[in-house]
Amino acid sequence: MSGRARAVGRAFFDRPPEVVAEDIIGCEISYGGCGGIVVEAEAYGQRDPASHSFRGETPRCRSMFGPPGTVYVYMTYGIHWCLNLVTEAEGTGAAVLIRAIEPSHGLDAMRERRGVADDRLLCAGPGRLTQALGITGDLDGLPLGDAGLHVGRRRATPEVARVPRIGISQATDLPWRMVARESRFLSRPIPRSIAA
DNA sequence: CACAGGATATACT
DNA sequence: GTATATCCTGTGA
Repeated sequence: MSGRARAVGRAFFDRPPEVVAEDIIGCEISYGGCGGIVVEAEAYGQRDPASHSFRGETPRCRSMFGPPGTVYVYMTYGIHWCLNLVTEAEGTGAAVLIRAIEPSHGLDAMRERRGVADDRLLCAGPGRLTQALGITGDLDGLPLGDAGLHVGRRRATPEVARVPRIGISQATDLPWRMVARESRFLSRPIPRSIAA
């Protein structure tokens, strides 16, 4: 790599989740010497039935209501950690779920934690990505920087497709899953009906 | 390729 | 008790 990109500005997260989700595609995210380029992210809003924040604050989603740039890490299906970054404004309950990154550095450590042969499966999914980076609920509620997370500015503008989100049954019509069109590191391919 | 099932925390009925 | 912002493994077409 040609060095770490300068971090995104403080105002980067002070925007609606669907805007941040689109703009974070192509940014490099790093943690503990490992990381990669974000190729897939989903937006979750307060008035969004699919969002944990929809029915208000609970112990699990408390950090979703923190200031933009707060880390929200929750456990799903009792097994996997999922990494989110709070957006928009404090108290709004909006966040972006990081669903997949294209590994760019720290490959050996990530391979060791994941134990898979194919590098394309290292970080292709929200649970896989946190396992690869070694991210757990310890980071929940911390400001991005205090958590040791780094989000670098884009070095190039990727072509982004907006498609329906994955694994939800509410608000399935909202195209709030953002994916890098040309990426081979997505958790799931772009739906054929949208590939156009 | 398409399922089915298991692991099992958290929230809701 | 049931569903979920998931992943892995096994079975069968």
